[in-house]
Amino acid sequence: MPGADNRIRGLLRPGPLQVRGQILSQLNWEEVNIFSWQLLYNPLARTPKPFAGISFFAASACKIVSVKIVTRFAPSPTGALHVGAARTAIFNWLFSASLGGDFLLRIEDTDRARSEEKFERQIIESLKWLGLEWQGEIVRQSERLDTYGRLAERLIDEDKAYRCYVTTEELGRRREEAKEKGEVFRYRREWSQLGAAPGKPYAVRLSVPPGEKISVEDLVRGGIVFNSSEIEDFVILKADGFPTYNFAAAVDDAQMDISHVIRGDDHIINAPRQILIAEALGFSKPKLAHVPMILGADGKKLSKRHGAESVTEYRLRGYLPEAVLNYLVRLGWSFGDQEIFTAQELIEKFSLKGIGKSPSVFDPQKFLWLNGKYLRDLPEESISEKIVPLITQKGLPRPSSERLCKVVAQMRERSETLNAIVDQSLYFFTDDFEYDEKAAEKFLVERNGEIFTLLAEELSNVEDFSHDNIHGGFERVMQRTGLGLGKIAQPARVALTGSTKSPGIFDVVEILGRDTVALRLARAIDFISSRIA
RNA sequence: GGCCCCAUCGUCUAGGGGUUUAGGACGCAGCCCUCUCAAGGCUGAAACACGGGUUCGAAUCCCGUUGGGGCUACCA
Repeated sequence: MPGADNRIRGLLRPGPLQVRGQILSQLNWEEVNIFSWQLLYNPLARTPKPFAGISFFAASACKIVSVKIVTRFAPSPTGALHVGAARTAIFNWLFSASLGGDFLLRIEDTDRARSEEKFERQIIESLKWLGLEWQGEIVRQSERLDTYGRLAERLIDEDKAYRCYVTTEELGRRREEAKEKGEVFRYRREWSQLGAAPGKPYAVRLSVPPGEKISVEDLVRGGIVFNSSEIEDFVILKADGFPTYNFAAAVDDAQMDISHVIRGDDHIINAPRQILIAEALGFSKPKLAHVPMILGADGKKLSKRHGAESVTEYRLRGYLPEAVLNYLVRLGWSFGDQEIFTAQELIEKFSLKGIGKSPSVFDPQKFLWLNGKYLRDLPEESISEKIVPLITQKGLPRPSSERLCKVVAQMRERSETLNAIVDQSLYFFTDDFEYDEKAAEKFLVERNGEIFTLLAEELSNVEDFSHDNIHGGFERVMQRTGLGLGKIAQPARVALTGSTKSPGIFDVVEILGRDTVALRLARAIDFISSRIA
């Protein structure tokens, strides 16, 4: 979008800056200039104090000058959506959403050997689950082969590209040789006729003029300059007629009117190649922002090819989409000291300025904590809803929603994931549970048999089976035995839940209900006598 | 090897020449609460990679060193 800055500058003048009828600031000339510059989304420009809410300002100003922001997420369907890719999707989505632009989805399925439709479905499912909505139709590169072929032909006609007949085996050999000699092998045009023969399959390579400076204006890291001599005549169209990544990406970004590309650092090396392609074609070039990568605990790139974890996997483990979104966006991006953001807040507060330059290590512990935090904030009903399928999956009957809500109210404070809630509360949904071995050994002992008998008796006398009345029942057992609550509650806990860990004992008793409690106390008494015998 | 990127507590990060005895969060430790486990509250330990500059003054700017990472495909 050439000239956008001038258009903005033309429309922004010193004086009151009004947005939605509100005077937000009095601009002087210096501010107008800084502001105009910032509207080009250069996060390196410092935000002057009055412009704390830059993305809000920028969004408004974008509307004024109708600069269309278009971002895209362009995964290759060669695996599930892994967290690193998900994060770049989130950044792109937020960037366009914060500026009132469009966010598009493009499937880069040009690797015929590795692309699979099921992965595409899985990626789409994950994006929807995260709440990342895209605009318009999904673009599939495999459906645009004609376009790439035509454009490659055009470049050949214009002598900006040429056919290469050398086989990959031959190239591999040459690279080996060069390496052994400590040299760097770069394919150059003079080899283009090697092995040429009519009808023989060929790839198309771009002629890269050596000795030229290619500068990349990166919105996160600033200017990076490459020397074209370091770039070989790379392939743009493979022998099978499919485009290479760089060619397809450069062509599509231009034809889809992508204004900003936010992607992983590992693509920084591709930037000069895509610029070369766009220039050869006379196409527009999107603004680039390379975000640092996500590393594993070992400091190595977190990648799906290294078996990294996918969004799907986290969903299956009982993570909430809000938490995944929040955790991933905070990995490499920050807004002061704030840790928790709603999606709406992110849209308001996101800007490229907050993206750091150094790679981030994925921390499963903090992720888990954040998920727990979200779990505690969610209404009980909506957690219950999400949990029902997890319960029925275990072959248990669907519990009443009243009981489920009570269980959730108790368990969400002690669990970090949906799955953990279910796993730790099975005794609420089935009588078929084992006593924890150590717990039974310590608490299901002879002297406690009497306590259980008394407790059963007192609880059977409780009329309204509610928390406070149950408490009263326990009090009476305490009086009759002269024991403290701990001496009674803990054995009872084991009898009722099989474990030494549970919500408060009165809550457990209330939720289980009169009959179940009686049953389980009797079972514990039986267990004790069978043990003694 | 070549090219490129990066460098604040173990981890995510704030900070962008003086406001800093470097702030917050996870994790860790202790205390409080307490029928267990959690949750919650409070307290604590914990970092500017190193060396040179520039400057009255450097975590902050510059250079170098070291360390880490990425790319180096007819993968994306």
